[in-house]
Amino acid sequence: MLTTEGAHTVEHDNIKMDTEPHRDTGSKMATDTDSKMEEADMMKWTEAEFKKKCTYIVKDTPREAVMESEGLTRAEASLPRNLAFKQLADSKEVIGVASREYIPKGTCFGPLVGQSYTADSVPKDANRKYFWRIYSEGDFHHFVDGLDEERSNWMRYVNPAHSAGEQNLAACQNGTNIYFYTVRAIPPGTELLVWYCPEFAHRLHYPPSGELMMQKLKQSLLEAKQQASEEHASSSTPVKIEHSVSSILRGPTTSSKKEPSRPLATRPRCADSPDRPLYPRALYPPFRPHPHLTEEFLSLKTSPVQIGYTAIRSPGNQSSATPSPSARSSPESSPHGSPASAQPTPPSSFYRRGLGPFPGYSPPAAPLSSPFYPPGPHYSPYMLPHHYPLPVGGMFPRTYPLFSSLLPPHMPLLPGEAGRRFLLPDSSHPSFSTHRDFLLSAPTSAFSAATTLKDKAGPHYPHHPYSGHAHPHPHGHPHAPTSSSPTAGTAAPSERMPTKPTSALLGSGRQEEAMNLSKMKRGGGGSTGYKTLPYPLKKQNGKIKYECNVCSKTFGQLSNLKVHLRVHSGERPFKCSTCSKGFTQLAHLQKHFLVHTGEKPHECSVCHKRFSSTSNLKTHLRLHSGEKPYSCKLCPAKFTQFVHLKLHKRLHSRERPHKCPHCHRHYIHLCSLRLHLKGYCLAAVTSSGGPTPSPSTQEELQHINEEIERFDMSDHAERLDQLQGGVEVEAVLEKQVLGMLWREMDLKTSGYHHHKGGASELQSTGYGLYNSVNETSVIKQLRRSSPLLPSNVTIKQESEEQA
DNA sequence: CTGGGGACGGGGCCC
DNA sequence: CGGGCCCCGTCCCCA
Repeated sequence: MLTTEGAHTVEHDNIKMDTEPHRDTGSKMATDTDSKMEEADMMKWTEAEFKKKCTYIVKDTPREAVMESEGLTRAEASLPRNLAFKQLADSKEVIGVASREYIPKGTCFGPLVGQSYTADSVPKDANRKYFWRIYSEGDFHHFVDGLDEERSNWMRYVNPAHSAGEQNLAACQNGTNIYFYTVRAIPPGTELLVWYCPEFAHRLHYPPSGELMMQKLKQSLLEAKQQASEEHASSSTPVKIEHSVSSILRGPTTSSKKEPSRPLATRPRCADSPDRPLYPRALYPPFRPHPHLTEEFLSLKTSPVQIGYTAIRSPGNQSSATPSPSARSSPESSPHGSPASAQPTPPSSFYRRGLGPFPGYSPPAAPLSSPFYPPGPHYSPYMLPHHYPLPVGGMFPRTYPLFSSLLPPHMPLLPGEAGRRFLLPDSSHPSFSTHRDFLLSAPTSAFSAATTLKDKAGPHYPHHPYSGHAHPHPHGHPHAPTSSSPTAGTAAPSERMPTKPTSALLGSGRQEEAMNLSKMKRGGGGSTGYKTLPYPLKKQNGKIKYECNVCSKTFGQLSNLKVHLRVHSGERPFKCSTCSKGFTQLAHLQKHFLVHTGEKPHECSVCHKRFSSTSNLKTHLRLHSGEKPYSCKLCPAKFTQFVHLKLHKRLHSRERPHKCPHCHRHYIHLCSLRLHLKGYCLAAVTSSGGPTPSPSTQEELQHINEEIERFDMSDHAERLDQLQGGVEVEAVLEKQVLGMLWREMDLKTSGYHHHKGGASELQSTGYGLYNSVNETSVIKQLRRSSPLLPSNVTIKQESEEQA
């Protein structure tokens, strides 16, 4: 796709990105697109660029899977399958979010979910720790508050990046939503650490990186400390801080647009003041605060400084009864040992509560002395796997109860994500006597151990890295066998993240919608007629065959016939409640659901591109193998997909004004008709009173006529027509066509066999006739040898009914 | 128009 | 017998 700049977009691995024209010659770029994305300096991208170029989107686990999940908040249960929570070893408290699998650069997460507040509707006592500002046309529009874990999503738990080096997510506002984009490829087991994208940071008047923020904070704290000391010396009443963090960060020109603003300095503002500017938790100073910089001190500060330290001085305003789930990471937990981590560990009380309103950012709730935060710069050793909640070990508590009490029986949860459930056809269906719904566990990570299922029908996709696990139905219903990835059994074992929703769902914010799969209730017997149909039995080769009484197709198994009968009855008992599509088979529904989950379990071993279906992968693999099994009868064109051949064949259906008076053949060029009439019209031969051609002669005539047709399509016919070709030319042409036939017969007798003969043979033997656009002489063509097709290439014969 | 991919229908067969 | 999985084929869309 050419842009106005002349750049073009290539797509690979679901990532679209613009490339400079000179970097690509227009050839296939499948293998280097990734690297280009890798090379892309996303740290300079605008939000629009993120949105445009990052098409690999990971959606949340849908809402319905959340509500009654076992001890899970909505925020927790919303975690996409390719992520995992960092949790305290002996509690379920979430302290951060990490990747389970390789996540490509340019992946989009989100949108961030939370409660919306306008400037006026913000509760006075609101804890702003998880506030995000949404801007509209440059002006503050509203807040999204991720505080309430029942009204937010997992993104609230993502910790801030304290340095550009550790940052792997960039927060962007697209539309009125916040998204996190991966700005670098994230290996499995890496904590997600976010910072604002440059545009966002600029809008908020934040530094473009956590590092700078830290530096500024550090500086401002020092200043604040100094001033506080002075002021403490002169007064015991609260004083305004002039050199505040916010003033520093804002720079000289700003005043935070229209964000709800009562005058910042006119009254003391507590950390949770609605007026308080928002700062990410990343602001938490990693260094030990000056002894004088106590919570009390901070609480006295009027604005900027306290802003960043909200929770320090507002212990009573915590997000919930439990320590803030987001307040679980700290600069010290950063994988790369940010400058901050070199600082003395602050007292745990310093981090005890969220410091800033940056959503999802707050200091660790646990003291840093927690075993989860061993001292030292190394991160990974305690990241994975043993800190991963595992299904078997009970550390990964992502099992979900059914929501039967919340949803009607025909509104099961969607599959494919944590807590999803399917509802199989209910008892009204002739084939299903039990109303079954079942849960799918949250995605198990690549680190998780396999789980055996009590229920034999439980989902098990042993080869699938994302396999879920069935869990006993709380109500004792059996579990239907399925999983989020019905075709996962053939999934490549790659751990590359497969979860990209389709564009249909991108940014739709619809993930909270029910994505239930339900069977349509069948009305009183309307479509049940086939249940009572007799199944005619036939015996073929000693085996019983069940014959469809509609189309007479036979099936080796009655169950197959029963399924088949739905084709005729129109019955589609498996309904996707997300899009209301119905399917005749559960497997189809399961496959279909990948559309909604974005899951692509099938990976190309060559280029690692992922596909939702084996079929599509197989088609794709032809690109690597070079196989083009669909050949045009009339020209040398070959295609990897049948549909392309069909389209191509339309080219051959152009107007043919030169009609044979004896048969149905008609030609574009007169010379072709003449050639045909030189004894190759079967109808003319038989009607002329001569002997009826033998079958083999008929076949030869047929072949010759096909070759004439091919010639008619070629440029050579065009040129011959222009030459007003006389007898000589026609003679050459005839010789050529016959020569083709002779060679073909030679091939047959010399032991060369094509798979299916017919078109393929014509294809191979006639290949040299017209395929060269550069050849202008049929004589030259005649001299050319006919290249044989590679023996390993399968040529599929065109079906007769093709257009 | 060609090439590539997404989605889905349908059937075979195994468990 | 039904479910699950696999495979093939087809249509559609887009660049």
